[in-house]
Amino acid sequence: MRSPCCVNRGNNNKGAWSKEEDQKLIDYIRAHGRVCWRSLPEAAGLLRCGKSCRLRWINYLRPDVKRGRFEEDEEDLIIKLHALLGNRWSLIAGRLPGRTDNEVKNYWNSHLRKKLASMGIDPDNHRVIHNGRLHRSHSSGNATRSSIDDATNGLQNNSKNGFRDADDLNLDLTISLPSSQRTGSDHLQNTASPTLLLFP
DNA sequence: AACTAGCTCAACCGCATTCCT
DNA sequence: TAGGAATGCGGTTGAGCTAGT
Repeated sequence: MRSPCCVNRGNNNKGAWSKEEDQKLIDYIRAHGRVCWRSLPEAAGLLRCGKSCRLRWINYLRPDVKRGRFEEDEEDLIIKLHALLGNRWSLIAGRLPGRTDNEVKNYWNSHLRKKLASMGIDPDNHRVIHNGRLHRSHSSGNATRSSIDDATNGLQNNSKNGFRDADDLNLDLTISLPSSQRTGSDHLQNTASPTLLLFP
């Protein structure tokens, strides 16, 4: 098997980041840009592994990261995108400017799962439960580009109405490109606007 | 005031994927 | 083309906070 990406040197810090560590990371990235995460800690004078630095930067230190509670329209969008994409948090976060995958994932697990459950919707598969019967509202994990755009556009339209039952989206859900047909530049998980096949 | 249970979210871990030689 | 290195992703953990008793 592969060796772990971060060799534990024995003196690596773990746990919460201090202000000094944050500042070192910010200063280094401002001065040098995002270079090699693996070599960054040593170059920046941090006793952290590269993965830890990357996570800290992406989730909390990036200048464009949006902090604070989720708006109602953001909640609505997350629910719709989760119904379309499943637990592909980075893809979902890519549709929410300034939000990170970790933040969306945490918010889903701590708030939205309960919210859906209280509405009689299974948060895992987005099926609506009526009189003990399950009704599929979305095909979790399968999505068209237009479906995702529909959900994203709803950000402007639905905030007044709150969450609507997913059934009324009337979406046509179909599988995306297989991974073997993807290239590095259009890799589904790395783009805010994923490339997906449309099946009319 | 002290204790406990539940909740939130920052951070870690292991695996998958992509990149590079 | 193969294999190792680097990066990214999603699941999980646990420390700290808050509400309830």
